[in-house]
Amino acid sequence: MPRPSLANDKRRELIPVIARAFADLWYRRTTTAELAKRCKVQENILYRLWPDKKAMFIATISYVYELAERTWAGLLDRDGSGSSAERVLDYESRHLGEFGHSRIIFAGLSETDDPEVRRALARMYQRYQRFVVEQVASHRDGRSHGKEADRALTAWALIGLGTVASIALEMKLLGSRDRRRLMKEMGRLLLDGRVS
Amino acid sequence: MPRPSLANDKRRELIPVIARAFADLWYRRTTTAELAKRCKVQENILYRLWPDKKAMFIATISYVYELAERTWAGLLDRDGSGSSAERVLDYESRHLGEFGHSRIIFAGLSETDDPEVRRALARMYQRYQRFVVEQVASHRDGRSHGKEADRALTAWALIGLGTVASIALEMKLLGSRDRRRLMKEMGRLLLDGRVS
DNA sequence: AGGATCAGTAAGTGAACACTCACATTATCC
DNA sequence: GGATAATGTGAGTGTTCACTTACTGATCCT
Repeated sequence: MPRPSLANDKRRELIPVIARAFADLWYRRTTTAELAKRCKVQENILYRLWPDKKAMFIATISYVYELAERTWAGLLDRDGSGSSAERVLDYESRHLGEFGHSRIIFAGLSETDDPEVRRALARMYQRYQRFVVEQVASHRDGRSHGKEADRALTAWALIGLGTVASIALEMKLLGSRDRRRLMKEMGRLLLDGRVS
Repeated sequence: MPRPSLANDKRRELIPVIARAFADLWYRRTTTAELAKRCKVQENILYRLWPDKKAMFIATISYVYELAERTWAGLLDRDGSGSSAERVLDYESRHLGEFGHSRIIFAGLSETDDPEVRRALARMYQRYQRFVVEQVASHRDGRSHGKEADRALTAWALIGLGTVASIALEMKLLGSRDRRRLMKEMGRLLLDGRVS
């Protein structure tokens, strides 16, 4: 019998390093040589763990999303002031882009011609939107409302808010103070959304 | 004396073709060979008009934004129902992404390491935001309001709305009906934004 | 007409980079 | 201990692609 494969452990060990590289260098400038260097292994070892660069990237997409979801779950468990939606919003307004989450997504967006990348991104967005819908629902629950804005649409709008905040951050168009106000004030407006 | 250069005319003539290519193929897959083919010229002619591929891309960023602004200006001149902001919003809800505007911007986003590309994109976003601020202001003008939401933030949120709608379109996550509702309903909510 | 530069053609060139091959070494289980 | 397959090393390789060079022909000005 041969020695048992540790490939899964190795993948788990390397993916954060790979994610960091994609976040730092986007897709094009993240060469496989650079990945190998950062992982402190030879290139062909990466190719034993994933079939190609694209697969490494797709693995990264799942990784960063799950990382974010775990973080949010942590916030929801803990007690705190405001609805859980408000807590997530507040958290995001302060930590937005800390890990490079959005950089990876933007990098992915310009690879959407590739059907696999597109599928991976679409799946991620779907989960993301569903998560936000739940937050919107639980936030509005119990509050009296006339006619509330559609929850699915509200969720998309909130995601858009985070997206534009990331872009403005990336472009240095908003200082951290304004970025935070953007998330909080506009987020509140959308969360409480009442249609006339 | 030599013959006068027609380079400027040529640039103006080719840039829409180049923009189309970047919108179709993003940045990476838009090879200079492909650009030459679509423009029906040899590669080195492109290099006589622009110093490098990056410059061609930067030129398309300005081009697509100015195209959009001209379109909106046309809407504002014409009479129609609703405030001018509502008309722009309505127009965008129906024509979003028609030209590939957002694809070019997303392509640019993943080239933001390059200082020139970043500057070009940042300039574009600034003009865009200022334009939207004006629309918000003129929309709210004359309407009675308690405390209105900050106009600059509202403008950013509206831009985010358009962005997420483009992404959802790109990913085929929203049908055209929902996309339109997203823009109209959430757009209205933000435009009318009242903070408590 | 003639000089000067612009416009166009065709064939490269050099570098970057995703991906691979051949081979040595190590660990695991019988 | 030895069979087996994992892990590691290092040097390719073939292709793609941004960008260039060398040249011919067209057009404008004095």
